[in-house]
Amino acid sequence: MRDVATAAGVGLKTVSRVVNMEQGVRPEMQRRVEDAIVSLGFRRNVAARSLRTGYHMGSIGLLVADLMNPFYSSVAKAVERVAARHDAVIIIVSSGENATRERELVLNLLHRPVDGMIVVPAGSDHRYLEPERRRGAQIVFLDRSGGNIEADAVVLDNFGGAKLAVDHLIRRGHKRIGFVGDSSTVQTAVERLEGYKAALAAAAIPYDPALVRLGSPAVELAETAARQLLALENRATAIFAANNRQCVGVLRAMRASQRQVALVGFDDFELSDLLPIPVSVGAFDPAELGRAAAELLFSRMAGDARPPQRIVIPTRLIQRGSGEIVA
Amino acid sequence: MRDVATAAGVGLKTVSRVVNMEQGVRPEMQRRVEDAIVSLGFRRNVAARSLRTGYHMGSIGLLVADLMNPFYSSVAKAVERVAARHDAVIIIVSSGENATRERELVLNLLHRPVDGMIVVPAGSDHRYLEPERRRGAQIVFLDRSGGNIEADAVVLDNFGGAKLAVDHLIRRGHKRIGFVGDSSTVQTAVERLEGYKAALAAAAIPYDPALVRLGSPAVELAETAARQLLALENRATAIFAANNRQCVGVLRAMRASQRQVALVGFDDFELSDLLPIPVSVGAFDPAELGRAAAELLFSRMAGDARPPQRIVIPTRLIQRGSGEIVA
DNA sequence: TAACACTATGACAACGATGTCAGGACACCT
DNA sequence: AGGTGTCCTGACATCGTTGTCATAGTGTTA
Repeated sequence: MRDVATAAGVGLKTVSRVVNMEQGVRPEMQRRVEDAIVSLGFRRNVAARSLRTGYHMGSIGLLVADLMNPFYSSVAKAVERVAARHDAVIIIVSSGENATRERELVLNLLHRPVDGMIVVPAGSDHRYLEPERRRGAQIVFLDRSGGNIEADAVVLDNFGGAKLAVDHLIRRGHKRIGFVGDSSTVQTAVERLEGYKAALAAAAIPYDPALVRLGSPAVELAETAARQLLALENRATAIFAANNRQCVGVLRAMRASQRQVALVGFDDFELSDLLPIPVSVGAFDPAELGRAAAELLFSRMAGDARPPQRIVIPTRLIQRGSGEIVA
Repeated sequence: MRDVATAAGVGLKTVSRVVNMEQGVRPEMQRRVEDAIVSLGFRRNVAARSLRTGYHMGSIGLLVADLMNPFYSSVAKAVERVAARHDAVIIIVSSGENATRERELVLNLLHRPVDGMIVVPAGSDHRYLEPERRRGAQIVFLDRSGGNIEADAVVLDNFGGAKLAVDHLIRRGHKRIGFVGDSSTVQTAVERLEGYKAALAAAAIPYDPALVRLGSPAVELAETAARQLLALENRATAIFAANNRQCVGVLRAMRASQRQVALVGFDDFELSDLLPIPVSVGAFDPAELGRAAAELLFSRMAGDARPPQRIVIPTRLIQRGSGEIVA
């Protein structure tokens, strides 16, 4: 900027004014400065600017569990779209469901600084964010709410969606319904399990822990879990897979063990309708989740001081026929 | 940091020394400073630091075409993994294949600043990067090489992979082979088309432009294109889909039009093996692409001054049977 | 013409950190 | 004791930008 000022033969501040489109610069000055900017290829340094203005980096942080899960890709894309409308970029990091890494990364981003953060919690205790929030950090939780903290969260109707899905299986006559889900440290897994239990209870089907396999975050682990369910003596005739990774794992297990059972997933996935037996799912719009979180975050950053919001994205059932396979 | 210094009763510089683990600080001083840091919850401001040190933000930019394409998700994940090893985070933006937006975003990131950039080019002229590079910006192109610029690039063997795929179809007796690909402004699409042509030529099969449908970047467009190929009077008995989006589009077209033709894709995708007719593909490891680009970038940032490198990731054929359907 | 209002401009400090450098404390040597 | 070297420490300038404020210049009014 100093170079531009010299080249244009004006003061530093005048260049700053032109760059920031402040008013009160004579057209001729403006033209001289603009020419110098173009010929020197000058661009304002965002870091230095933010240092002076008290943090407005035009960047927001996004912490997800796993970038490659299409659920998070959709979320990221939606968040990016909202951010772009506000001339901001997103810094994406992934926790791998590790609470320590979550904390490390969130604090790292907050102190870069970023203007705000959207966080998919990996841990269950977010008291470490209180000091940050007192200093003005804006944080919106996504998919799961934060632990021990009153903060904005945009979540799914996990209970309702899971209940819908399991109800569907029960209506088709299934009584031995397996559950393959994330570890019980993951809030959404717990809520989906509750939905599963509620559906069973409503139909007076006893809850059998042998049919429940938690702790399968990845496709391979879910496949193993599903194979076990399919190999049980009194085996499952249907399986509810609590997220898209687990659903793929169950599909692989069915192929590997040559046993078709009814399958309903949670979170739709590409090609689910083109499979030999199309998969029914408890569905929702992941982009809407990301969009809502981003809108809320930008609204907070613009000064919205309402009490913490909890936005619930609805889920619905997409019937494709896989629930109709009977034992 | 000033607050920490006051709280610990030491000078500003001593705090800086402790934070940066410089040597030559008495243990007692160190403890006092560390206590103050903990009790105040201090964290160094990355932006301010970078201002002084001449840019070391611990962040690299990644520009892709579309975050939701699993190809780019894999790349992003691999890049993130390498970055994490270097204590860096990645700022991800997407161009939507728009050259103007590419330029705007790349310059925006370079001036935040970021320490380096990995760019999937949308445009074909990258002379605008020359001034940036003279100022020390490190840029590695990914998937496609930059235009009018001598720079590092990590690309696929598009020609070879496409030829393998089409050869496979030809060996199964196909002579009317459709091509569904990106617009001819996309370098990879052109190279894959060349591979397609070369395979035809090697088998003395005449090239029929009516079988070639370019300009289908998204699933829906590819589906439309494929439906046209399937509806031709002298219709295609096989289709080569030049990327994973287009392959899914062709699958949808086949389902919608109830016509099975042999299909080979380029870039493997999840569930490709679980479809009613498993899809053969020209495959490669997208993570390897991202990893190689990131490693090269970090090596450049560390001072590697070799002449511009061009790294080619090999492709291979995964036969799953879809190529065996005969007209 | 003097007084005043208003506009355009630039000098300067400051944001939070680090590089440079001078100087104080201490040990060791002659 | 005086000189020398080593080790720690903090004052200060600085990175690129913007906020504050003083000042010069212009036009308007009495």
